[in-house]
Amino acid sequence: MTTIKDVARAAGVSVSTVSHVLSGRRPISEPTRLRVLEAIERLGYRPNRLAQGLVSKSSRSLGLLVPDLANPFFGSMAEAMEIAAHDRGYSVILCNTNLDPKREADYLSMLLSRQVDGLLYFPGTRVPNRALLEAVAAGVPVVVVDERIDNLPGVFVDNFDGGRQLGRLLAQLGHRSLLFIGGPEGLPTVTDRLNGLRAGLAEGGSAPTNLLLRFGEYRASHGYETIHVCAREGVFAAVGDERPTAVVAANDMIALGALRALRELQLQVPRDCSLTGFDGVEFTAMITPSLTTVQQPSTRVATAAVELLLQRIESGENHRDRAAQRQQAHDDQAEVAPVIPHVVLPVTLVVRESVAPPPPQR
Amino acid sequence: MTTIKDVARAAGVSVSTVSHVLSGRRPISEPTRLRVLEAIERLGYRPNRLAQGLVSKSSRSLGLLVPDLANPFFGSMAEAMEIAAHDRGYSVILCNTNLDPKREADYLSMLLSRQVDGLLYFPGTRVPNRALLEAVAAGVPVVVVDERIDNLPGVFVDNFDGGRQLGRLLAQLGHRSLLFIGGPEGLPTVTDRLNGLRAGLAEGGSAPTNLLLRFGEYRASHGYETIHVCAREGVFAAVGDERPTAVVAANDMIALGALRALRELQLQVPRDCSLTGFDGVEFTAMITPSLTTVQQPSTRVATAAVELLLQRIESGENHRDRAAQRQQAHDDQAEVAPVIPHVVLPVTLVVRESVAPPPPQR
DNA sequence: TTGTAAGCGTTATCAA
DNA sequence: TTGATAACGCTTACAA
Repeated sequence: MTTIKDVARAAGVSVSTVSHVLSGRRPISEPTRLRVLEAIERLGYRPNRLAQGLVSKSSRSLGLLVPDLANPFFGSMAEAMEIAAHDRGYSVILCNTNLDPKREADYLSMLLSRQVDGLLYFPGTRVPNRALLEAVAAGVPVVVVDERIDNLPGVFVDNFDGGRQLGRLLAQLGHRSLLFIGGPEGLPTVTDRLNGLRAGLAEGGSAPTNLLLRFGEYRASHGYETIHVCAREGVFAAVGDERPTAVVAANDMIALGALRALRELQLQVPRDCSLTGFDGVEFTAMITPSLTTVQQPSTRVATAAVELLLQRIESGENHRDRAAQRQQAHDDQAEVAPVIPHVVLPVTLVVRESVAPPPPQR
Repeated sequence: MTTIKDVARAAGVSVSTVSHVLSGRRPISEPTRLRVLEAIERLGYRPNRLAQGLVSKSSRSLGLLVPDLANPFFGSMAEAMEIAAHDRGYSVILCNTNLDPKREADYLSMLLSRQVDGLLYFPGTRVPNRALLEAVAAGVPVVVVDERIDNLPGVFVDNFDGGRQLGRLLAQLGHRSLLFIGGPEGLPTVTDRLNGLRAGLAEGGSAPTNLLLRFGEYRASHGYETIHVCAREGVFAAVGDERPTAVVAANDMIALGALRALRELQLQVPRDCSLTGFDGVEFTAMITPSLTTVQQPSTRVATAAVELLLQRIESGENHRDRAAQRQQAHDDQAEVAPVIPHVVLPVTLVVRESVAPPPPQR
């Protein structure tokens, strides 16, 4: 490996000169500059970022904790975040938490060891992970993405509004009996979407006579199995207001699984039963019937998250003497309640083939 | 940040003792060990991996270059690789190449700067990237995944066989006129699948009278647009052997887009036209009609790739004095042609609803 | 405009 | 069984 020393020797200058040519932090005479540049080029020199990080106390890297990359929603998000980070000169260390708090803790510790400058965190589980809170306490800037965690900065969409728009649409179509297939019970996204749904149904003029709730994982298999379980329980055999005429899935993957199961039950969507998703991933436009869903501006969410994180990193908001700073602010009587920024982005209802008025009652 | 020095001071020992307690590289008396451990615990000490990397000359990290994380095929692969790497103590730096050789070069240079121990590389473009070859020449171990590149170690599936199985199936069903919607022209996966298809068709008893070829990106939009373009060109209006009765898409995403377009053209799959994909991602089982496809053992591919890479890394196969070693081997008369390992994994044909015999000729 | 040298947090070599 | 101390490759005072 060729080091800065080799370059210095080859160019007949000192290492600090080489360093300064590279960083531009002090003026260098043109001839020297050229000689150094030539040597760098000739030797194929590349600064060692471990060494740079050691002295600068910044690795210029971010930890990305994501629950499930096989879900294209997370895939697109991860992609957009990595690109945004790269544009700003940061690298991304990928961590697949798989909804497992132990794995999360493990990753967090590794990321701190690696001196990441910040954390992009997709919570998969309900409670903010203990290890995450420790990391925050240790002064590592964190931005929570997708879910809302009250005491941490975050970027997410207006899930309530998305639910509400779905609710209004379904109510206006005349649906009074619904099955809501949620993600993990208690997750803010799930709760907000559900509460929005309720509000929207009311606004749309129909207090639902029947709103069945199921919770589980944010996965196709959960949608699929829930429908079959419900069918076994006779939910779809009921008559009148008991029988759900619309299935509201808490995300697109669940909807995809539900769609399959409904079809296996010979229930045609939307003729016999309407179906909606949430997220607006690409395949929703492609499948048959195309899926009515709530579109998230994923790229904007992703870039906003990276922006927010870098802003916090570069403002030194993070610094280990943060506690000290806060103390000082206190002494100055200048203490303000620390503002926890929550960036909430708007969603768009996308009405497609999968919804229709309920079938005439039997 | 608490450093090894702080721990040493707190425990009343030298830094080298602390280091050795942690590494276990030399015997430590039980009392000292406990005192050190206690200090570590109490101070919340975490070794700085940048510093460790600087001296050990290994960052224990891998670069992962992937073209398109929004494609769940790559998402699952990335996930499985990251998990395998993590299990072995390596971190993964995520790089989204987006099929752009410039981006690739950029990432490669960054990864070398970061002293990654190896590279997991999904080629998106035809020619092995110049920058990649330079990295290889610089002595960084690389494993190419998914595509086959002759002079580089790789892990991929038997694409020819997958194509062949599809060909046999379609031939046996009686299809003689096909439309093949490929990925990028010239990519090994595309070529191999196509050649396999041809072989399979022949074996299945029908030399195709008509095999239309289209190439483009490995994306849903490409499948979608190709079908519409073909329709505008009258391809589906032709009669007799001219009209394709089956569409073979080079991957599942293309098939998904094609399915949508066929439906918009009022061509029902499989009644009017059969359709097949490749990869076997999750959604292929869920959509309507469910997609006949070739299933890749993605997790196995991913873990095999990581295994192979780590094996090469840890065998020192990579070492910068590789050239020197090779020279030495030469002197010893022991030179063997360097074996470039290619791990080829089997695929499975999954026959689902999207294929049927061709419609009776009009 | 340039060079010298201290120091970043580790590991590893040598002594004791 | 332990401790000094010299690297590792870089940045950055401080000097010249």
